[in-house]
Amino acid sequence: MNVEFPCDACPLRALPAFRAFSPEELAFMDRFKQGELHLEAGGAIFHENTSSPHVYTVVKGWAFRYKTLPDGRRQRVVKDLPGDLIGLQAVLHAEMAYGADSLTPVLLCVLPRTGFEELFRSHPSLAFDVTWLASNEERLLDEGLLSVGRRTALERLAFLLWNLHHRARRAGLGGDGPVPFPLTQSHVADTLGLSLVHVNKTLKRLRDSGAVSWTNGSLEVRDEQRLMELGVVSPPEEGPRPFL
Amino acid sequence: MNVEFPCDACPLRALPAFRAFSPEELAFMDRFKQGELHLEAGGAIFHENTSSPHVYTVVKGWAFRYKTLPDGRRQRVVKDLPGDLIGLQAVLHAEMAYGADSLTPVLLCVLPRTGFEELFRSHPSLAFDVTWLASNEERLLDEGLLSVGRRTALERLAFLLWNLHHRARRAGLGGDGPVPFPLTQSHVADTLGLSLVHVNKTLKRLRDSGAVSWTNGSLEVRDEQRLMELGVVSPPEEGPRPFL
DNA sequence: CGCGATTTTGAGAGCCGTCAAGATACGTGG
DNA sequence: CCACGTATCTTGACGGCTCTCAAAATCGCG
Repeated sequence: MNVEFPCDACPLRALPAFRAFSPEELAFMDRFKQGELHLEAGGAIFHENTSSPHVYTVVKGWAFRYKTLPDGRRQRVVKDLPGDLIGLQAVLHAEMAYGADSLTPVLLCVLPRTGFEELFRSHPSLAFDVTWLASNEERLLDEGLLSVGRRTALERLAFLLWNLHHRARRAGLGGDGPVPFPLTQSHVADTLGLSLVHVNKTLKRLRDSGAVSWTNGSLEVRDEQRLMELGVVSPPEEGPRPFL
Repeated sequence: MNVEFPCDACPLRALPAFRAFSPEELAFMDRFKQGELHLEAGGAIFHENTSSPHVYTVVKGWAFRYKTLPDGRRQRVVKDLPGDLIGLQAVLHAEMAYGADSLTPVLLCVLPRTGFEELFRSHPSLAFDVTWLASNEERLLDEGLLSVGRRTALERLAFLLWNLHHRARRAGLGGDGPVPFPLTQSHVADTLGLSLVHVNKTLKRLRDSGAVSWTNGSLEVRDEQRLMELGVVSPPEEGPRPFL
């Protein structure tokens, strides 16, 4: 296939956070993979309430899923980082109930939605991985609901920053130093169910606490203990995870 | 097996909302099924942050998943009705990040978590169903996040009542008349991210609008059009769905 | 240097939370 | 059948967190 990254050269393979494939699985995925999609920052990946012939694995960059109400109110739902699968709903339902767009330039691995039946038939272990990814996203959504429903603005913000920092690290970004953090405060507001103005004021309080510093699109955690307390974070499961 | 409902007598099979099994699938599920669990109303099904050897399909009754913060704030996450699968996370992760309890007396179909590997190996079509269920729950969570993040109290309440009414109908409850509705206002508050008092006051406004009547544990939709407008509901996908 | 996007800050309003108390419903025991 | 206790529902008063409106400051970039 004429792609920049055949699966055995996939940059995600190298990361310890992801489970290793058997040679046979790797060969299958190489056939399954249909192409690559490069997008600019701020581009649409899916529109809301449409169907898509493709499912994507994020290889590089940051993307965001969202839902909107008819009058334009927007709620961002899940942040997708390298290794995450976008658009699984397209395989199982006629339409996708969410949209997605890119925050940074992204590289997406293109998988045909029609190929999943064969994947399930011939590779149970990969089917299991698909289900793992779906279940993991459910877990993120549970946390998001808990945040928006019950945490205060300061807690929400602390939780979000900690969580994204943690996930970005696992996805191989940033080494030990600050992590690249391409969100605007408006994105954060859409994620937390807050207004832009209030995010800004809350962020000021959080900065004054000395737990984090977030400037110029990069995020540094100065006092992780304190940040976790402020965000009422419960430590997550570690260990390798799958991706497609 | 010594159970009240072998799979071919499962009361859910009779409902048009669920997809039919092949005889072979049915035979497999009959072997897979490990037993039945009857619980009183208000009983715990799972505790938060524990592991479970079982996964359950709700056959009769209503159950609720929830998450809590250390200081006791609680957010209810997904309502589980007949046909829904509870505890899939137990198959894929070491611990479940949510708890679940029953609202009414429930009958649960018990599936061993260790059996899912074989299910994926021998029955790709059922594995697909498992993934469908996971993806469907993600869809419910997306809607929940949109509600709690962006809808006003009145909109949230209208949306919730419409949604539960719709799902209860599909699960075969209530015929054309009022639907049994075993929630307390406190449950609703925990679901919507509101306080009990505010739910009560909002409910009064909603009742005054004439769209719904909710008394004595039963819910009647008087003006569906109006209720959908108030809740900013987008019509859902119809058609048969799977269950295990 | 100038323009748009983003961030910051202030003022005022309103939705919703907390506190408190009473009313109603329901199951239990006398 | 009535008394009583508990759970649930209802209502009012008050306060605060967060929203909206508005405008200025800063940043990124051509």
